[in-house]
Amino acid sequence: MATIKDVARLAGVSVATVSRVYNDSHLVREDTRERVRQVAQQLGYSPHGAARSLITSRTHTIGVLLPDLYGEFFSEVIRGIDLRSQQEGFHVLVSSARNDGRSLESALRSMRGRVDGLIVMSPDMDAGAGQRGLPARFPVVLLNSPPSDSGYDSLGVANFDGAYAMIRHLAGLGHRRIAIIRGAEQNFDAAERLRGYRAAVAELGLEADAALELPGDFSEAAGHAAALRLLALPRRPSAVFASNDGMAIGALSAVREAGLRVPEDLAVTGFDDIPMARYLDPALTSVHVDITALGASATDWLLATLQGQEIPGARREMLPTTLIVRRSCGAGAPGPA
Amino acid sequence: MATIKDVARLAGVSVATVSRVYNDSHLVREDTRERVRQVAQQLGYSPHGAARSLITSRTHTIGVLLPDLYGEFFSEVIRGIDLRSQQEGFHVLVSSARNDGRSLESALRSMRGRVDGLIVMSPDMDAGAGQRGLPARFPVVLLNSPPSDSGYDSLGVANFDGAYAMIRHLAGLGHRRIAIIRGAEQNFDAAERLRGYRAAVAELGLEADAALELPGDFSEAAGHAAALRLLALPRRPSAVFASNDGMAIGALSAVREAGLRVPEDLAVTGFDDIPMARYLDPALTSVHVDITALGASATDWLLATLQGQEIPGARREMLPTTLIVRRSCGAGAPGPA
DNA sequence: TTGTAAGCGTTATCAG
DNA sequence: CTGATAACGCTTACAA
Repeated sequence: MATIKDVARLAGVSVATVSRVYNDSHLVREDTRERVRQVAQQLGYSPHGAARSLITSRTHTIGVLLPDLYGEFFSEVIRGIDLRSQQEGFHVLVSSARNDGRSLESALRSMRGRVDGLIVMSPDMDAGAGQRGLPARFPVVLLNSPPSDSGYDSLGVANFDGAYAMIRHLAGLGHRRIAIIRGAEQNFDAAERLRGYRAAVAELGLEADAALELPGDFSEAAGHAAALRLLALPRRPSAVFASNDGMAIGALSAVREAGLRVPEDLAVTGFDDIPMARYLDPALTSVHVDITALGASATDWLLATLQGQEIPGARREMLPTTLIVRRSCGAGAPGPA
Repeated sequence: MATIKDVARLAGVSVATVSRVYNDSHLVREDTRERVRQVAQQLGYSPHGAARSLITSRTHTIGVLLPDLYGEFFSEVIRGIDLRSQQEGFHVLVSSARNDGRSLESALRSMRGRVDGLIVMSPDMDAGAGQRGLPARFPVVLLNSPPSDSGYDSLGVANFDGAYAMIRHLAGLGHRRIAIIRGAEQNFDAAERLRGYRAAVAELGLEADAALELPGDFSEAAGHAAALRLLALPRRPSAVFASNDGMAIGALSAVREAGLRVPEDLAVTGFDDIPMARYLDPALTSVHVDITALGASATDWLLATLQGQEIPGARREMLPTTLIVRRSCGAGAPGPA
């Protein structure tokens, strides 16, 4: 692989000049620049990233730490991050890591000298421990994380509001007995959605009943199992709010198997509004979340910090959601919206 | 940030010794090693990746180039890559890039000195151009790519076989007039699935009719539109094979809207077997593909090449698929399998 | 077993 | 405008 020296020699200039050409300094005569470019092209030269970042102490790379590289949510977030990073000429180094202190710390150590900043997604309630592994005053943006005193910027989804809006909508349709299928126990998003559900139930005077809060883990299988339990209840609810669309899909299939109809016998709604939600039978009422935008915003924040435009001030922001009404709640238009 | 010098000074040894500790050379006395580790810990030191790779000329990072960071397929592939990489102590640098020569080349240039090898997913039929941008004798594994004379290892899915098996299965159920919803025009996987369909139709003596080959692009919307066109045909087919599950889902919803039943009026099948396929109504018959394994295998190949265990010899391998029979084709068990 | 010192490929700081 | 040359943080002969 050709180095800057090879180019310099062949172009009859010093390495400094070649370097200047690549950092488009104005201090290079046009014909010199042209000659260098030509030689570089011919040699297939391009600057060595590691060498560059060694001296500049900037890698032009952002690290992304995720709890697990699984599912549509993750993929959309990464997409948003990649899109924005690429626009700004940054690379993306991804890594999954359980969120306990140790593995987070080791992931971080191995990233030292490789990234300029970090986007850390730590949806676990007890992730505070993990965050302590982070080096002090290292640029970090937290994603979907519980509030902490870490002093880091934090970005998430307005889970509480979204869930609240959904329950209010169902109440508006006349439902008084509404169940929820919860997300993973330790998951912060899930906890917020549950909180939104409970707040709505309390404030709107709906039936509060512990039997209506079923455990789940965001998987289709969990939604299926939970719905079966609901249908077996002595006093069956008239509606169920699944904490994500995957579980809602599982619930839909369970209701069908039981020979009952959605929404007539049981209204079913979800959260996330994944692309196929509108193609389900019946089309799924859900809370829309713009996940790509979440990733893009996190990237914006991080890059702004890196470029010194922003003082990282433990900002905390929740991306708003939108209620998407379709047939599964009993109020939507018939065809795919 | 502490450097190797700081550690050396505080531990009263030379930088060489510290270095040796971190490369677990046997040439360090146990108590010296211990002292160094302690000081390093105390200083929060960890080796600077860029500096290290500058001298060793190994980055312990693999680059992943994808056409677009979109959808479940991508996320599963990355997952497989990340899992295996992490086991071997490698990092993953991802980047999306259109597959034309220029953007692939620029993505590559900017990765020079940052990655030891590359996994390139270039499903476009005319991606040959792009591959030319790759530096000679750079370790590369191609994913889901059309055959080429690039000399690179290439890994993909047995699309032809999967599609063939599906059509044969439908024929076995008595269908003689079977339609296909095609994937994106330029997509190699889509082309192979189409080829499998055509081969089966020809060899099994099914009705061959250009009107039964509908265009699509892997989206739910495309499947929906294609199914509507099929239903409007003067001579309607009795079954339709969608080139992926997303389009199958769109097709299911279109059939329902038309007031018809699956599989009685039209059998519908897909390809990929995404997790929720079994929860659809009716549960979707599909061709199962282990995408995570695909990513993991690609990583294995690449790492083997990097570690000099394998001579990259333009191997070409197609991961086998499995036919998953459920209700939507008219032959499966009633409940979720 | 440890230390010294020469790079790795860049950029930055000076002189010219 | 251009060229020497000293870093950047680390690994690795070669010496001791």
